[in-house]
Amino acid sequence: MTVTIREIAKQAGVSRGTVDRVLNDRPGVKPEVRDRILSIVAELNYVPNIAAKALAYQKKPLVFGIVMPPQEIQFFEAIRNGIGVAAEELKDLGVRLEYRFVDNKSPEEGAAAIRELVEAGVSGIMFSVMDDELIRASIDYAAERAVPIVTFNSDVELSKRICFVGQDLHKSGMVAAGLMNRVLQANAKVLVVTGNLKFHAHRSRVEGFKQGLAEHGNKLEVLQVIEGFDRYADTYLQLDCALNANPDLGGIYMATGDIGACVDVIKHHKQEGKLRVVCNDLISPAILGLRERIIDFTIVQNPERQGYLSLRILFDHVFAGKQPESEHHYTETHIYIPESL
Amino acid sequence: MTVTIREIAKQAGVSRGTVDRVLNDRPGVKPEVRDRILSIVAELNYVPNIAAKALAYQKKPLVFGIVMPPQEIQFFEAIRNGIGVAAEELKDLGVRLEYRFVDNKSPEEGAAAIRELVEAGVSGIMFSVMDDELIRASIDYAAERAVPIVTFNSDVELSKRICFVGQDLHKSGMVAAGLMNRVLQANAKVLVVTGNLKFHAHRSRVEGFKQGLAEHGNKLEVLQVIEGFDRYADTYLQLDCALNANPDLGGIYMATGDIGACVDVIKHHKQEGKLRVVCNDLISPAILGLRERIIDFTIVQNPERQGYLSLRILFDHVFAGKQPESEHHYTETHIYIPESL
DNA sequence: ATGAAAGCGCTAACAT
DNA sequence: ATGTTAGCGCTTTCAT
Repeated sequence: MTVTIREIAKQAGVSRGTVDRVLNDRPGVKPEVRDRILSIVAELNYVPNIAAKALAYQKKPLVFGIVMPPQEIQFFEAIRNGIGVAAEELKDLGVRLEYRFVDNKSPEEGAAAIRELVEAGVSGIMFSVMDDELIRASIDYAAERAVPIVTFNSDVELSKRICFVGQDLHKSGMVAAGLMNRVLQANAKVLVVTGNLKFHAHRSRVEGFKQGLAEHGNKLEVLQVIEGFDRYADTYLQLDCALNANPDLGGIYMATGDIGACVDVIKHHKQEGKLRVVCNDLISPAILGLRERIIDFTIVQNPERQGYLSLRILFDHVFAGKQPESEHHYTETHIYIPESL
Repeated sequence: MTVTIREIAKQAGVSRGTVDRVLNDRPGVKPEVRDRILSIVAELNYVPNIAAKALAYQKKPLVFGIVMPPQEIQFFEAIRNGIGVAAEELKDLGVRLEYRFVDNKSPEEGAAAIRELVEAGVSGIMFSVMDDELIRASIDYAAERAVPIVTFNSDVELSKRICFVGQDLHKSGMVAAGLMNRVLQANAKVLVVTGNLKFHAHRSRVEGFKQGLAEHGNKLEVLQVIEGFDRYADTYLQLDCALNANPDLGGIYMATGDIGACVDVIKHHKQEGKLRVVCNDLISPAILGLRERIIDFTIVQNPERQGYLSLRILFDHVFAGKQPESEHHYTETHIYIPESL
């Protein structure tokens, strides 16, 4: 049978109120009583009933804070949708959300947002802005006040967040290599475009790609790794130059950066369909490129799921005391071609 | 503010019991009172609180029946996992499951299982066995008794099920064609293997494949559509024969049927890695084939999600009165290569 | 430090 | 036909 607080109380010879205090780490219980109750809880394998808890919370709903870049950033749209799905499921369980949209270039804003939310008494925070010392300090500040934080999409490493939910960048590079290996002949030449190799996140995909090629016996040759700094002009100029220099180019892997620039260069060189192109994410230039048959594949790591899971993990942690299964939760890697859209 | 039954009762000048009767279509309410209450419900945009409902149901938990092929069938493992995830989420909301594993070749067993579950008083049924007249009659029988049925993985067309959750077979054929078009040269020759062209389900993938080729300007030639009848021997013999007859073959699309047979024929002909091979699902022979680099791609339509969504749709229907968004709910189509496993 | 009791929104058994 | 009331399991306030 399901074991309830009432049952625990009876066995321990105390009232339900006391059991509740113990279960929720509230003060005012003699240590020996607390221990006795805890041992009974463990023995009987007590698990709180979510519905009952939720109902009791209706008076004072739990609030979760969400700190992320502004609405305009298209990439985050899918993530927001996923958050919305989870929020819908959790609505009746007494959960409310509090959004803070902050500039993803300025750590100050993000750090301040976290502190504000903690002061405001939120029960947990989802965070995705950037990895920075200031942010790390804020996360630890929250952690000290027992406010759990889940980072999503981009991690803040070495911080006291309970979990990161996002993509496995190295793996997406490996998959890109796998695709290139299947669509290009042996000895074909490829270009890799990334943002800035100083950033760990940007390097990961490139490293994954190279490892993927190596595991296939390095049948393809990487001519050059272009740093486009996520800017259209830099990317365009360098790609243009590289295409001029290598008329026998086989393919381009757009690991990070401006996909529009890549598409435009290919059009300018009238190489539509002649080069194999692999990029990431389902953002509009990628979708257009796929439809125009300029891009062959785009690799996606389920951003909707990232949003959904982050909130769900936070909820399960706060409400059911569940620890995340692992510190890193990677969403599945999927390959899209125009037919699969 | 959240509007509750109490509020409705006050506005209608009746008791909460009466409102509850109306809301749950139970008899014993004067028509005019019922109408008055319903109009207030609509006006105030009343939505029942799931947590409260769930709590009240703890005494007599809702039971959902699940009718599917036996545990041994590997393909269904992922679906069962998905059902498990949903069940876990719904456990505290007062939901229990009642499984009936039946032979997927015999409609009698499936039809009987449905009737038994209805008699036993389940609140909804998930069904996946086969499309048959006997089954259809049982589904309609359940529907008449207000027991909603969701079919999953394989539909029972023209029946009174509230929704089908599964793959879009035509689309998976289209995607297969898209892949072949990307990995093969123009004018390459391909074979298609299916189970039995008499079955609508088996035909769909083949038709999708042909349409996909057509939309690319028919650059590839389909030499033959082999019917393997899902048997190893038939598939092996015909493929073996076709490979002998066509030394210049470019690729094989295993739309339906025994993947192991295909892999073995390729090994026998020492064509590992020389033919491009696309198949479906993440079952063990496909995974092995991918790892051995004999199969290039396998197309998957998220069976885990099929299980999860079927139960969730049923629950939302029964518990929150939600209608499925559409009669067919297709899960996403994904492409796997060994690197993405 | 602990117990008792009210209440979260809904259902269902029992009264009228 | 309709009203009343006792739970469902947990939290929280108010007594003690």
